[in-house]
Amino acid sequence: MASPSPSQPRVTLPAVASEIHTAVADLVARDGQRYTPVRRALVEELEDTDQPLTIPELLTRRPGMAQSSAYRNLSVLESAGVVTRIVVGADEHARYELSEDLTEHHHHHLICEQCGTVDDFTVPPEVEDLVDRALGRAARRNRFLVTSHRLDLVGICARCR
Amino acid sequence: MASPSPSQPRVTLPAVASEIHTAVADLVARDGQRYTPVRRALVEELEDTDQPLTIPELLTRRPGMAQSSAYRNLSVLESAGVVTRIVVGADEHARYELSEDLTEHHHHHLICEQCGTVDDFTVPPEVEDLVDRALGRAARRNRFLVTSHRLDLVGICARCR
DNA sequence: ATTTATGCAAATCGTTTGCAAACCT
DNA sequence: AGGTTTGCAAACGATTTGCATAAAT
Repeated sequence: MASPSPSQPRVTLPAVASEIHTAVADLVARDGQRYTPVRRALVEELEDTDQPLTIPELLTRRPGMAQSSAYRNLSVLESAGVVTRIVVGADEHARYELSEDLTEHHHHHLICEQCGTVDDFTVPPEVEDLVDRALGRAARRNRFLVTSHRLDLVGICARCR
Repeated sequence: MASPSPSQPRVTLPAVASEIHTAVADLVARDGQRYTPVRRALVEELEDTDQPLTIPELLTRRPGMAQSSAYRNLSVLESAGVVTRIVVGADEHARYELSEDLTEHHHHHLICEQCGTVDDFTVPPEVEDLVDRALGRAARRNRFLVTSHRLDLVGICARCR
């Protein structure tokens, strides 16, 4: 996922490797919480992958971690704005990824209905802008206060075809 | 049937009242299933509302219906392409609405994170086309076979503001 | 008569929570 | 010490399923 930056990382971006932990620590502190080892481990795992992960997947990668700790701390991280929870189906495991605020990478999801994995994709900024404006108008027309939007594709991924 | 209903329905809509049942019966039969009273009742309730409903909501409207029948038959109706299931959050009830093929009304959702209700909205056809093309390109680039897309807004609805 | 649908109650499964021990400051 | 986090096991809640009865073909 991470496109190799040609030279210097832009200083304005908060999201480069270990810098993420600083930003996360800040977000967590701002929420009156601590950045504990379990929370750090969760963030590290989410940082190391390019797809949103389920809790079972996270537990596989961190064999020592208790299931309840994963649930509890992902919930803390979510309300601190560190991670985003993605709900695909009612019966499947939810998935978590680092929030767009941290990664500075606005994207959407390719949801595979066969294997359940979720991949990221982006659309050109012009499309994104047009969609945003259209959604803004629709929201205004409905007196709806927008928190976020989701634009996902559901289908069969390359690996499952 | 032929006599005008007390409250005038809009004549321009392709899918009017009883016509839906014919179409549903067809879809259900095509799937090798029967159009039973419970299934008909579910379709009638979904026809009578403008928002996707949860199973508890449906059961309230049809006090005689068994919960398991609602779950089982909505699942049948879903795989016959009659209804669409909308999953909002992992812990909330899923919601059901008549499929767009039946209503001929392509739309998106305003999901209220406060009260959980879901309303429909539409965007102009030009936007819809542009989004479709952009999504098509993104899918092709990822060798992803698209089944459907979802473009929803999450936030606070007019009633909850 | 055979197949399919229904209703009830029990089972399933992702997720949450109570509680006691471990941790941090 | 005082408050928080952790791990375990039990609880929860939406959804599914086994089974016996009712309905449809």
